[in-house]
Amino acid sequence: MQSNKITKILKAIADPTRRDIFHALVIAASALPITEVSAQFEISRQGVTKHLKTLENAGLVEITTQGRERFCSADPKPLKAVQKWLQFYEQFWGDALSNLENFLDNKNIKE
Amino acid sequence: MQSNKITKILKAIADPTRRDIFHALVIAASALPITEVSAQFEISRQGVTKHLKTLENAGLVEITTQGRERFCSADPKPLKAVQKWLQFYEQFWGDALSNLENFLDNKNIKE
DNA sequence: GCTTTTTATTCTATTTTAATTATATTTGCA
DNA sequence: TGCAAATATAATTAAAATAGAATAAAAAGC
Repeated sequence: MQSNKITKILKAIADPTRRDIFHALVIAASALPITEVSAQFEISRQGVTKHLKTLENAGLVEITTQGRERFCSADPKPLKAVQKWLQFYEQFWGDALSNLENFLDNKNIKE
Repeated sequence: MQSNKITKILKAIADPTRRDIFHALVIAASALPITEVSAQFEISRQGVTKHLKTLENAGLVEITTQGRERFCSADPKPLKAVQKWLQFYEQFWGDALSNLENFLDNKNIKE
């Protein structure tokens, strides 16, 4: 996948199962081995592993090996990039016309 | 696509071309016919139309027919759902996490 | 009416994604 | 040593997404 960071992150969280896995890791008290993660889901352990790799590739999950186990923990920080992307469009929520004027004012391209 | 609202929205904005199309419509002064939208992109008009349908299905674009033309305009409001989804995780990239990082950093310095 | 413009529709090919099964590897432990 | 646990890897299947070509249809303008 040769896509940029924000695209990786958005694709990672666009899948409901991956959002569930991510959420389970965020609220977990500690890092969880893959078996323990996959035990919480209907799909196979291999399926969960692939989702974890996608999340890891987006920076949303960290996986560290300890003995024969691989411990997974969530890292929500990359979601800041999504929040930043949203910020631009936030000014257009609400009344369309006045917000467009705000945007044009900010850009100094209006009169 | 038989998925819930937030999944539709995230999938819609997970594609870079669709983000570009959406952005072009947001900053457009008025609604644009499909031909005018597709003129701004390398891909075919059919491709742009499909992306517009995906965006429309997510509620991010409104398309109204007027004569033989179909005018497209952006509606950023559904992005609120994404912001709301992010809000829960915001607390995990705040103080608690950086405190943990500080602790680990200090530990490394002492060793 | 005829032509051009705008768009939809149908069809096809390619790629990506999601998930499973089967097999192999590594590690911990009796 | 030998077995069970945890995981990886490979092969495969099925479905969905992406994109474009060809064709059809509707509306605008002459």
